[in-house]
Amino acid sequence: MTTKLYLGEFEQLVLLAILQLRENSYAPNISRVLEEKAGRGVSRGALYATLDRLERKRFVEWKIEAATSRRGGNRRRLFTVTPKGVEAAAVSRETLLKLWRGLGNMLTRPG
Amino acid sequence: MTTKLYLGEFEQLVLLAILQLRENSYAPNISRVLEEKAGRGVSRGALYATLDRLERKRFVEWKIEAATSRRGGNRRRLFTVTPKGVEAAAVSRETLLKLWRGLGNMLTRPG
DNA sequence: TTGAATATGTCTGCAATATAGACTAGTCTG
DNA sequence: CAGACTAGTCTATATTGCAGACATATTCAA
Repeated sequence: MTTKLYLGEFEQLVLLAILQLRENSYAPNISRVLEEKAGRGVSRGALYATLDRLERKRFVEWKIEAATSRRGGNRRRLFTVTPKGVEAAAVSRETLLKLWRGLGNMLTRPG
Repeated sequence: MTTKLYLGEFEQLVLLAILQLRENSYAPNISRVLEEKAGRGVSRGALYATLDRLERKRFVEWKIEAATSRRGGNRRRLFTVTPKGVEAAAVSRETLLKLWRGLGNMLTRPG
């Protein structure tokens, strides 16, 4: 299995959300970004399953955060995108840009 | 089932390829566009399955082309994207543009 | 007029991805 | 300690992605 390079639809959004969050990339924050920037509610299960898949493909990795004194909860899993993950996101972006080119304002909506 | 509006990864590429092709949107041409612009080889089966799914979701529709005198083959199925399909592609595009914003040149590759 | 060559579309089954929801488990505050 | 709060795990199912064998239609050359 030579790990195909391209990302599923949701995988891509999750990867980009992690890049956006930089230092603060743990699941609940990723969920918030998805909600706010992609208007997309997502369950815990869905998100963690996707994160685990991204990890298996070596597109992301994570470490447990150092102990802090916040309200509660398990130790957070802090995610970062690997170079391979960045590459995949870049490839996807280029493909889409290429396919959008020449469509004029067909895809521009009011608002 | 309120037909969720967003597109799977491959569905999106297929939809955009159809938009690119305008009048000439039948499966083998779609396949060629995918090959050339997305660097993505795809089998007949995979493509038709996706086209059928897009149709069930009312993102595309098709009609049989008028008889012509070309080499051989069945009558072609000519696809067009419905307004709903265009909307879905536009929403997806805006979401991605929003998530790419703020990532600087992180996703720009040499070449 | 038949059969190669060519072009297109169909069917079926399996693999990968997307998704929800119940469950587990830490860590504060009172 | 109990309750509130936050984070992560597990399991099961639906949807999407994918290949390859198969069927069908048309033209051309013999």
